[in-house]
Amino acid sequence: MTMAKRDTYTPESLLAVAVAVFNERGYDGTSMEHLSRAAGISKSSIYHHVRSKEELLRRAISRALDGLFAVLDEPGATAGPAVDRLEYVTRRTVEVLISELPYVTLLLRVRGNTDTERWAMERRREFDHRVAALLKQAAADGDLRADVDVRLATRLLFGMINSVVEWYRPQRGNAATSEEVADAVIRTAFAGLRAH
Amino acid sequence: MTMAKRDTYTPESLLAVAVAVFNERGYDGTSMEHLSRAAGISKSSIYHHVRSKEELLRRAISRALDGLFAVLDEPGATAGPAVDRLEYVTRRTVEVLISELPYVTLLLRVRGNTDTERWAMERRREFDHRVAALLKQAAADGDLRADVDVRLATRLLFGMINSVVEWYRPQRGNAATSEEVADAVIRTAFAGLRAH
DNA sequence: GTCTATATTACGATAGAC
DNA sequence: GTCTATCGTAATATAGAC
Repeated sequence: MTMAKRDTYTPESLLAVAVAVFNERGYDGTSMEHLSRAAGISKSSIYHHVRSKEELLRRAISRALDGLFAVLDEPGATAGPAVDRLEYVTRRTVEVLISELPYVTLLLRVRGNTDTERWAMERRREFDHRVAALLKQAAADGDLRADVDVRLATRLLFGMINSVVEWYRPQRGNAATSEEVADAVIRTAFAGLRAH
Repeated sequence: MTMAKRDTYTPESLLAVAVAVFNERGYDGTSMEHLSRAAGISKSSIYHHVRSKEELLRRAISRALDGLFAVLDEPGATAGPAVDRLEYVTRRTVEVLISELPYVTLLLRVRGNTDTERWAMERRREFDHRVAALLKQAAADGDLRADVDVRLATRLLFGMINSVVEWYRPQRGNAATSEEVADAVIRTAFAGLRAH
């Protein structure tokens, strides 16, 4: 144990509180008053730590994007047959979704109303395109079924992966671990729900 | 051709405009000023047609829920082996998602900030539970793979289905039809992406 | 059915004391 | 680092003329 009491906020710890409220009420549905109540300090005190409400959004989204893009540089994502790299990226993306859950949740919900949000959407599209390229190569290798369009398949794969932020909740008694969820996603997406 | 000129708004036609803006900017990110500009009439004129901003949300969500629940009463959803009924409901849900795209999109994005939104979330959960029961029965029949938890499988199936509202856009040149998308969802979800 | 004008409240952000 | 007080703006909604 350390002697640290942590009664005061750092930009980091305040961000965690803010992101939780953003995810519960939506970014636009959250006022600085809501944040101040959740953090237990006054509105103006928040401005001591961050410049604006939008800065909180930008920091959160940055963190989410850093986590996701890092996956694409891992060895498992850069070497081997495309279909194996695709499975690897799928697994690791699910794991990052879960380890950075609140931040990625926020990223996946931005609507593009501000510069920050449009920047987030653009970088997200970039990530999607990188994964789409893997699907395209895997299809060219004959490793993906031929009767589903590759672009459609990409959408559906991301639909399944990204849905994790809509329902995964940590620390519930019997909640699945990050690995179990990743396993289930990979089995379902690549082998299907139906019994052999 | 009819003689109807339709220069004035009905609650219906105004709703269509409003829902489009809600989906683009988010409900909380949309002001009555935004709506008035999109509709080409003044803010106060909107209040001639509807009582409040929230009434527009309620009407839209109602329409989405009606479409979804109707699927569960169709013959294909009420007779036969559970796995077949599940496939049928999956197909029809995708079709309703597409035929009522803007309304269902709005439904799937509510966060629970108002009574209307909480009611929407509750009814949506009800729909999910009805479909989850089909998965449970299909699993008991041995028609679904045994190595993925049924609750997890339900989440992933809905993740894939619901993601349609995030990317499907009608009338783009080579856009897939409703049936093609439903086919792809069923193939991917039940048989998997991987080549035989 | 639509408008202009306005009431009233809520919002993001700042000033300045302690 | 936190507070109270407040500024300026933008929000939902209403009043009442045409």
